[in-house]
Amino acid sequence: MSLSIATWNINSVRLRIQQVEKFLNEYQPDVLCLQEIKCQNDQFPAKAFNKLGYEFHAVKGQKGYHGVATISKIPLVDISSTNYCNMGDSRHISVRFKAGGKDIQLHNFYVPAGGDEPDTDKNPKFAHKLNFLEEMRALRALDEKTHNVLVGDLNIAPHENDVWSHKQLLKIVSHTPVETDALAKIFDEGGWTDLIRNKISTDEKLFTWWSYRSRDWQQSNRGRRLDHIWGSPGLAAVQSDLQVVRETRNWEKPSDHIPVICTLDL
DNA sequence: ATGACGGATCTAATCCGA
Repeated sequence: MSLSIATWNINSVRLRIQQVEKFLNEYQPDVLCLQEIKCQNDQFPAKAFNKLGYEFHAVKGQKGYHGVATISKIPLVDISSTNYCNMGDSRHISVRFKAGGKDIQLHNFYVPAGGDEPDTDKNPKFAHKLNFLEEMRALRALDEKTHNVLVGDLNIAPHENDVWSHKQLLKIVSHTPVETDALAKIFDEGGWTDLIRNKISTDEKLFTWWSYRSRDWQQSNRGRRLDHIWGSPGLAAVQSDLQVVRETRNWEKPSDHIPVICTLDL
C-alpha cells in the first residue's frame, strides 16, 4: 500500500482552516502533521477534518502560541506528548499506526525558533533551543520492529543549499554551526535518513519558508528549509515520492511555511 | 540580513515569530 505523510507549519489552524481543507482535498495525504496551530485543544476545528475523512486526531494545543496536531485517515494509537525542557509549551506529539504491515511511530515537532541572538548567555530563547535539541538526541529511527518517522518545523536549515546565502546566514539563528551541528548529532546518533533530501539533492537549493517581510517572496527568494521529514533507512528504501507544495505560499493570507509530502510504498 | 509583515490576545498595544 501507499502511505503519504504531510507536514505543514500552518501559523494558526483556525485562521487558515479553509486553506487546510483545500490542501487536503487537492493532495489527499493519509496523515497531516501541523505545527503552530495556535489554539487550545477544545478550539481545534475537529469537525472540518472529520468531514473530509480525517477522523483521527492527536492534538497538543495551548493558548495563543505554538501547538501541534497530527490528523489522519488511519486509526492512531498510543498518542503521547513529551514535555521537552519541562516548559509545558506543546511542541511535540507522537502517534502510532499500522500501514502495509509495518508499525510506524510518527513524531511531530515544533522546535523553538531561538530568538535573534545566537548567544546562550544573552539570549535565553537560544539556550532553550539548544537544550531542546539536546533532549531530542534520545530519539531513534528504528527500535525493535517499529519504524519511526520524525517531521516538523525544526527551525534549522542544515545544509548550505537549505538557505539563500550560506555565508550571509552563518551567524543568523537557524543556520549557525552550533545549531546545524546539534541537528547533525541527533540525525547521526538516531540513525535517521532525510526523506526530503533523499529525493531532492543537496546540490539543489530548497526552501520551505519565506519571510512575510519581503514585498515579493518569489522575486527575492530569500528562503530557508526549516521543515523536515526524517525516517528509518528502511523507509528511505521504499520512498516513492516527495512533494514540496509551493503553491500554497501564493494563496490569500498564506502561512509563511509551505507543506511537504512524503510518499512510501509499504 | 532583509525589509518593515502578520498571528493571538480580556480590541490596544504588546509579545512573538525566524
